[in-house]
Parts: sequence; C-alpha cells; structure tokens
Amino acid sequence: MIKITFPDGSVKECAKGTTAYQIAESISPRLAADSLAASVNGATVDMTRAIEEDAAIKFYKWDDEEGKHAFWHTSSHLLAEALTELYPGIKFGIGPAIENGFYYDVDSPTPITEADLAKIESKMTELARNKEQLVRTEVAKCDALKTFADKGEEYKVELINDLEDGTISFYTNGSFTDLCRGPHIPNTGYIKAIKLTSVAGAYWRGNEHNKMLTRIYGISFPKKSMLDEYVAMMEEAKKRDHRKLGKELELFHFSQRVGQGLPLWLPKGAALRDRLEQFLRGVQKDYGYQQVITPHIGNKELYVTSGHYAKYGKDSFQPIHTPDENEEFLLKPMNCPHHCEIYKYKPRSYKDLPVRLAEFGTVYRYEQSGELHGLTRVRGFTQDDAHMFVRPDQLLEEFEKVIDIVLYIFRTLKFDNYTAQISLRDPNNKEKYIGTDENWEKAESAIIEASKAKGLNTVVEYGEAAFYGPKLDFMVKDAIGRKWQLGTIQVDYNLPERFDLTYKGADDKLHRPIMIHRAPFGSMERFVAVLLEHTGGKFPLWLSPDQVVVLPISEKFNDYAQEVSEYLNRFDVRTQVDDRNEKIGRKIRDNELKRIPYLLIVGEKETAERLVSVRAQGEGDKGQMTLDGFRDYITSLVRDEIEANKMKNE
RNA sequence: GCUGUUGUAGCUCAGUGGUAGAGCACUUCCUUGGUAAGGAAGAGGUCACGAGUUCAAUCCUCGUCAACAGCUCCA
Repeated sequence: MIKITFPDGSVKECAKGTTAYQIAESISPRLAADSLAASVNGATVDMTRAIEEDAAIKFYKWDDEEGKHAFWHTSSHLLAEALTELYPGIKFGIGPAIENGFYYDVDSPTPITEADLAKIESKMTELARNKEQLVRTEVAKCDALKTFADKGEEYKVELINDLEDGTISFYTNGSFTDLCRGPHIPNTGYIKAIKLTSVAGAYWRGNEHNKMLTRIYGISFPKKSMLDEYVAMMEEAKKRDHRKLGKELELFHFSQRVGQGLPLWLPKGAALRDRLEQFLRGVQKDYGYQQVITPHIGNKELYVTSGHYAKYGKDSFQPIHTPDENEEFLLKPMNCPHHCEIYKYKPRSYKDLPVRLAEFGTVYRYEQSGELHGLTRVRGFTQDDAHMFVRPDQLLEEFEKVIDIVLYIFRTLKFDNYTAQISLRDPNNKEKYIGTDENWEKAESAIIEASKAKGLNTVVEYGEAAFYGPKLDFMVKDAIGRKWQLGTIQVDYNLPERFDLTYKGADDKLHRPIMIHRAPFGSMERFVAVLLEHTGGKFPLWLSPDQVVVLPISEKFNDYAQEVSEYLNRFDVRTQVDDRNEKIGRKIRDNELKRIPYLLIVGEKETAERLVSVRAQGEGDKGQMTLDGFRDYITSLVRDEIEANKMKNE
C-alpha cells in the first residue's frame, strides 16, 4: 500500500501500481485534482507531472485505454492547431478522445466538408513532425475567462464559467492553446498516422436548441501499419453490415410504401426467425413458462393504468378511435399490461406462483425517424417477451433462472463478447421514476445480488433504468464495434401495484406479487441483425434457412437430386436442388456465396451407387457418404449444436 | 425530431438541359459438364414522388417521401 497525503490534509491509501491518473480521478473528477502536489509515503510528488508521465508511457502499450485516450486527446489538439492555421477565425467547442479516435467540434466561418479533410490531414502531419511539446500552464479562472473572451471563443468561455472556482490548466501546442486538464503524450511527434474519417453536425452541448457545430472525426496511431490495419478492419465490418447481408441473403426488405421502420420478412428471413422462436420456446418450456397470445391493440385505459401513456403517450402512434368516437385504442407498445390482465383473470394462490407468461409479442413504437436503423431500430417489432409473477421469497431464484437462460442462449450462439450492465435510476432525478424508494431499493439490490450470485462481470450505469424499475441489460458489440442492447431483465414492483395484482398467501391474506420482465433476445429484429453481423451471414447449421443444396452435375441427374432432396426434407433437413443449366463450378460458387452450409454433388457415380459427395461451407470436399449416412451426420450435428451448452448452467 | 448527404434496371453503379448506359441477376438458345464465374442472343427504366423555371427537366429550384451519417431519443 502507498500512503498519499494531500495538501488539504486528507490521506488516501492506494494499491501499488495505481497510476497517478487513477488517483487524481478518484479524488475529484474535475480539473482541481490535476494540480495537486501530493506527498507519497512522506516524499512530495508533483501529481501533474506524474499524470503526464503515466500517459506518456502508457500509449506504448496500445491495449491500455488510458494510453490510447491520451494519444487521441493529444491528436485532437493537433487537429485544432491545424484548423487554427487553415481557418482563421474558427471557434472551438470541445475536442475529446472517444472509443475509437477523437473529434473536435468547431464553429467555422467557412464551411468544412469531407473534401477538406485531406488538406487538414496533411497539415496535421506537417505539424506533428515538429514534435511540439504540450506545454501546461495554470491560470486563475478569471484570467482564463479573459483570455478566451478576448479571442471571441464563446464556447470555451461557457465551459469555463461552468467550472469550479480556482486554478484552471491550459495546454499549448504550437499556435494553439486550449482549456484542458490533460493528460497528454509528451509531444506530437509520436503521432505518425492520421486519418480524418468524417464530418458531421453536432449541437453545442448536445442540445438541439443550440447552434449546430461542425464535428470533425478522426483517428490516429503511433505507427502507419496500425492505421492500415484499422482501415482494413473497418472495410471488413462494412461487409458484415446486417443491412447489406439481409439484402444479399434475401432475409428482409423495407418498402417505402409500407412505411418507415416496418420490416418485411422474406421467406428465408422468416425461416431463420422461426428457428430462433422454436429454439427459445423449447428452452422456456423447460423452465416452466406458459405461452400466451394477446391482441395487437389495447384500450387506452390499459396504458393510462400502467403509466406508460403519461410517459410516452404523446410520442407514440396516436390512438385508434372506434366509429362512435367513444373509445380509444393504442397499438400495443409493450405486452406487460396485457399479461397483467391474464394474471388477473382468476384469483391466484401463493402455491400457483411463479406464474410465467411468455409471448412473441409484436409491438409498435413511434421511434424518431432519424433513429431508425436497419433491423436494430424499427417501429414494429416482435419481443421475445415474458413476465414472471413471483412471491418476494422467489424473486432472487427466479431472477437467477432468467440469467441462466440468457447465458445459455449466448453460449449456443457464441456471443462471447458481451457485458452485463446494471441499469439503476439516476439518483439526482428520482422524480423521473414511479414507485416508492423502498421498492426501488429492493428491486435494485435483487438485481445486484443475482448478478453477483451468477458471477457476472457487470458495470453499473446510473440513469439507465426504465421508469418503472431497474434493469439488467446484456450488451453485445457488433462488427463495427457499436454496442447493442440485446437481452434485458427487469424487476418491477410498480405494475403489480397499478394493476392491483394479488395472490392469496398461506396466512389467508392478500399479498402483492413482484413482476420480472425479460426478453433474452431483446427483439427478434435486433437479435437477427446482431447475429448477422456476428456471424457474417454464416449461421450455425441449425439456424440456416437452407441447410443443404443438392447440385446435379448435369441435367441427367436432376431426378436423383430431387430424390435426395425429398428424402432429406422428410427428416427435417432443409434441402433445395440447384437444377439450373450451369456447370458444377458455377453452382458451387453461387451456393457458397449464399453461405449454404452443405452442398451435395451428385453425378454419374453417386446416382449409380446412391451416394452423395459432401462439400462443407468453407471447408471444401468432405468425400462421399450414403444417403442414410449423410442424414445421420447432419441431424447429429444439429442436435449437438443445440444440446452442447445446455448442461453448463448446473 | 434536428443538421448534412443521397435517391438512375432486381442488385452494384456510370451519365446528360434535347425523354438513358455498364457489369451482375433474369429469359431463350447452344453446351451436358466432377468441386468457386462456359458461350450467344434477348427482355427489362414515368431516371423516388409532386409542383415550379424553361421551347424542352432525369439533370436547375422548391416541397414531399425514403435511405445514409452524425446529434438527440429508446417503455
């Protein structure tokens, strides 16, 4: 342990290896921490210098987030310097490092477009070669204000005004001085490869009532080869875009005439989705779920009762009126109220609980037009929804069971790169949520406890809860590194209250059940999208819309090919025949590109001896098999894919 | 929703103030083949939609719809 004494007399103990930056961060997330002169184990240490040195060393280990952060942050200063020289009179907003690179928001007197990026890039490269030091100066807040006010930097002035009183740090590289708390890399000479990726509009401070600034995005690396790798990766990611693959593999389609964000599932897409549904139905049956079906619309009162109408009513598809205008119905934006009514249709005993109601429920939400994106954000989608009504003593166990289902699904589909996010309410804005503090605390601790019991690697996010309860969200990264929320599990004390749900206890009194909402896929649409990008369209065998295509060498063998196909289909192996008048090489190419898992080539020899020549996707020729042999082979592969991960939860 | 960009054949894209082109896909014919593109011919478009400017608009202007990127949002 290292004992650190700060000038104000406070003492902090840190594990050895803790970086100065981490220490500074842990004391105060704001600028004040930077200028601390701390006493470490008796000796005085300039924390600012220590932070800079940490950063300087760390970017060499490129897998270190802090190091990358410092590197990209310095790059944004370099970008600003280049802009200062190229665009006199330009004003600066903020210029942070982000997950992949950096940006700077600017207000330029002359517009900056994609076409200007090359010019700015070469200016940056030129400046970087000067190996400019990033020089730190510290000034009083009032002096800082004056400096930027004199230069007409209205955005910086606004930022400084929001800072606590005291000393403020500036960093200067070449002709550019910025308000900044660091840390940086030692000099700009380390930035060897720069790519400005795009220009976009962004509102000042993210508020659409503010002025729109120009945001210039870029990424930089200490080596040219690293940039090349990054560019190659982005190109690969583009190939995996689910919108592109969905078109190529004929899975889904959007029609302008049907409407924005309303996907049409094509036969192959529907087959894929159907497989996923059957799979989940099977799992849920094992866990004691009961399937229900509810209508696509519901009386507006249902949502007034649930509280959803007050919260989302005006931003939703507007009510449908009966001809006599006496009643209003909403397109179902969620399934919970319907399921509450199913719970309520008869008196429940404590012996009946948990009641687990599942439905592939299609819901409609009026998402902002600018937010729609392929299948990941749509206006009509189907949730793999279920609601568990449990007694308080069952809450934890039931929650853990749901986690088991989610993890089983992730294992089966090989989603290894996921994170579990505990989404709690914003402690500073409690009025945004409904329900009592007591219930919120109970719900939050149930989620935290269950996650711990299951050994999940979790992050906690405040302000991410639903308005009626906290959530455990499972996030996966897509091919381009974007994070998507898939599975979600939520604890809810509020809806049972609002719908007056009860059960008769052993004490012959009425008690209130607790509700768990959950959707392990999130929605069928989003799940298929993420699955597409995850697999690049090469679905596991059991999910493939077409599992096998039979390729006759010439038309003479079409009859036998047909016979093979019919035989396999009888055993639920999804098989087609490619009887086009094309050469075998052509048929192989086309079907490989369609990512068909198994191709069966049949010619003279196979027809005579009732065999098939097997070719596995991406693996080439696997030799000949008898019909029965291939059937056994493929059905056992399918069985293994689904069963393999099942037992690991115990 | 906001800002910007885009919309030409089923797909990927050229192109022009005087009503359009390529490659792939499609159809027909030739070819009957052994593990990633055989050959020939043909068909296919209200140039997203609506209005305006013009002798003339796919092209210029405005509006609508949709897609893309970013911001904001996500029960």
